[in-house]
Amino acid sequence: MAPLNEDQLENIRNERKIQIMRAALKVFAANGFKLTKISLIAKEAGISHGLVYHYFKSKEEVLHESLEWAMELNETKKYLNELSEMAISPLEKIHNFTKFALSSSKYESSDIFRIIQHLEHTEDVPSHILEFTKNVGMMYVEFFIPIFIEGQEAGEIIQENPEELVGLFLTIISGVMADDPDYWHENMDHKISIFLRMITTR
Amino acid sequence: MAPLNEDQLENIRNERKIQIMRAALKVFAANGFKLTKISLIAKEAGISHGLVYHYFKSKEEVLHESLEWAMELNETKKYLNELSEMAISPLEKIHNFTKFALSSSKYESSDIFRIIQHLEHTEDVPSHILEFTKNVGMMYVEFFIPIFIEGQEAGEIIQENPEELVGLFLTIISGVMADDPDYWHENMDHKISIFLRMITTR
Amino acid sequence: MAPLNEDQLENIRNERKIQIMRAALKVFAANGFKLTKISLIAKEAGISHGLVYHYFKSKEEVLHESLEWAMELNETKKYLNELSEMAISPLEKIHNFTKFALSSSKYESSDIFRIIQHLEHTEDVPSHILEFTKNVGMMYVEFFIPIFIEGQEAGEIIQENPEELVGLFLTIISGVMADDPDYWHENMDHKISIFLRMITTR
Amino acid sequence: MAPLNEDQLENIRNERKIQIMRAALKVFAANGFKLTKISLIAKEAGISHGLVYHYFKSKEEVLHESLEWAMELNETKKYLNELSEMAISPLEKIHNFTKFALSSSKYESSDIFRIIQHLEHTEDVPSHILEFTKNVGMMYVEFFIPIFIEGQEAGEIIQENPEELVGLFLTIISGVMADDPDYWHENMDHKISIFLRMITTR
DNA sequence: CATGAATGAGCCTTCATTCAT
DNA sequence: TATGAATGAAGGCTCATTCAT
Repeated sequence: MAPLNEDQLENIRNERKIQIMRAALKVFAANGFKLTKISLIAKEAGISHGLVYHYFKSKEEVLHESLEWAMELNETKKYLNELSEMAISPLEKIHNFTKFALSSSKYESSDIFRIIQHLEHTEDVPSHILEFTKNVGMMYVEFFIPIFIEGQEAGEIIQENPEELVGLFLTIISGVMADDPDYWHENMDHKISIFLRMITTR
Repeated sequence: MAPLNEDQLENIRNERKIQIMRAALKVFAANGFKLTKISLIAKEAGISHGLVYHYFKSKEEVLHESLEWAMELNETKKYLNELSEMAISPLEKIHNFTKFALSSSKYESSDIFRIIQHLEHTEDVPSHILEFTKNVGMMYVEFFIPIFIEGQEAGEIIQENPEELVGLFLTIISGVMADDPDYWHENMDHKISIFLRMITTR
Repeated sequence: MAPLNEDQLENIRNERKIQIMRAALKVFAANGFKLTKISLIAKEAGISHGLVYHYFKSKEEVLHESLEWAMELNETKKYLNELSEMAISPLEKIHNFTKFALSSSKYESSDIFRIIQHLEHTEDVPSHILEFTKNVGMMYVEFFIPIFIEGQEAGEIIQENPEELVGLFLTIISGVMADDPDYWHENMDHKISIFLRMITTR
Repeated sequence: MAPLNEDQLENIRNERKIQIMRAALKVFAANGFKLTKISLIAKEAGISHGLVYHYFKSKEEVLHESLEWAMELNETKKYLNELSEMAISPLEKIHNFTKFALSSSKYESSDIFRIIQHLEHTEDVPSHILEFTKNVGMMYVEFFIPIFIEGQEAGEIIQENPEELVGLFLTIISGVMADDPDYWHENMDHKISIFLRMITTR
């Protein structure tokens, strides 16, 4: 019989890669890079460990490609774009984002967050991955600074150095996300409101 | 030379254990349980890795005993006691504590925090250690609830469910501690002030 | 289009096998058995690695059949036949052969040589392959003994036990072939002449 | 009880390293670098595979250090020195050397030869090892050129470019050593005499 | 008590081989 | 017949743990 045609193969390849990357993001997020066993990713993806190496040439590359895929595809980016165009106040945007960030695992987004957390506390991260993490961090900072400024102009946000404020905000968010995402699920809006009091005028 | 008497031997033994545990706390805090190599603890303690096994029967026991020792000895407990008797307002106490928590490694205290963070995100933690972590968490909660209530009575702290407030406060603190302790060093008081706005009245 | 008839199919099948075997000989010669990857043979043959297993049931069989094919087909045998009928002196025949042996890869012949070299230094070679190598060796010995005797009778070759002489000659040739075929390309005739002084009368 | 004193430890370490390197030379010589399993070296040395990594940080380093040790210690070097001072004719020196080279495994020397043979036919040899092999080859060339010239002046050796002659001689020797050292054991002197006819005058 | 030599389980990675299409 | 996806055995290397000295 004739072999599969190219489209079919391409499809399978992509399916599999995505399947693996999805699993990888989950497992990396839970365990960090070093403690993540390829065998676990494979199990999570429902395949043999050998197959992982059919699609990626090393554990490191699984990580890298998974991160890139997740960012590209990225729900977060899309979300940020949508968010910036919503007709709501800056503070509401911030609230909305916080909620998004803390409602883990709905999308891969929070996995990325957690993975980057891990990486930032890890030695010997390969430079191309390190760079990746920096870029992601930068993206958030750059996204929020104008919003914070706007919020300050609108009188919603306290008059402190906006960069410092954004830094503080994101530091705490990311610390908290890496920590216990479950904690937030209950009563989320209320908790977030309290949390955001730290930057609001009243 | 006369042989050492039993007390002296006991002392040496204890010195050594403490030496090891101190090192262990530091290294566990930095790397988590699994990624911590016995050899690193030994190096940090300035002894050979074999010796660790004279004092502890496994890596797990090193962790467990180190945690217990740290809590017993505990700077944190002492510190909390002192804190509760200081003649300062509840809010100032909270500020003071936050500062203490974030000024890492001055005491073993923050190591404990970070270790517990790690453990809480780890699977297969042996039950006796898990229990330990719960107790520590509880201790903080119980310590802070009265202070928060006092603060509410004094009008310094917002009128929300004190347990919820304490929970939120500690969750964030611990998330942030596990994240990037260095971030806070600069301009610490100012950052903490902003952070605490989330619970203060205006 | 009409389907291919059986002969044609058979032909295609044979073409493919030959294509693979030719590639296999080359790659085996370059790397030895164990270090030769099926994927490399496939790439060299311009086919997928899976296809190799349609024609051969294992790597070992690829080796075996390739060797047999090469011997059957055999350029070497043909060459030896031609050689024996050339109207040149025994010594010239030997010179000619040496040249043939050292001018690698023109024919598959030198590949066989090199492969057999490899095999002789390898443990756990399956007996049917081992036997094969012995036969090949034997063939050469039997071919050259009469020529050496003739050379002795003609006074061109020194009066030593011809079997010993042939053994020495072939041992060195094969050692040298396995070693560095490139070395000989430059100035080949001259080098060979010197080399052959070892058996010539003057 | 007190731990071993430094000398004792140093001794054990050295013993073991030598034990491993000796085994390594043997196994590398037999199989080449890639096909040599650390576990085989360990077995040959009568130790566990893990221990190898106590003394060397990688397979590559086992090879490198083993080669360096063998050259340093080196029987060959010593032998060459002695040889150059013997009161025998240049040709006799060459004969003597050939004999030495082919009486394998008496010393590690022939292992080195064989290993270097392997390496020269291998891709991706790390540069520091490659350099090593070059140096060794150079050593022989430089040692023999004056002897060949002397032999030519004494009328024992044919008047050909000495470098070419030495090159040919060493190429064949090394090819042959790598090939079948056993072949030569029987009747060695006689075989060597014939072989050397290739460079001798009549 | 103290050292570090020694062991072996376990993880990453490669590659022969099988199999669905 | 042809492809390449999929599997799993095996080998390099690390590290917790044991043990002789």
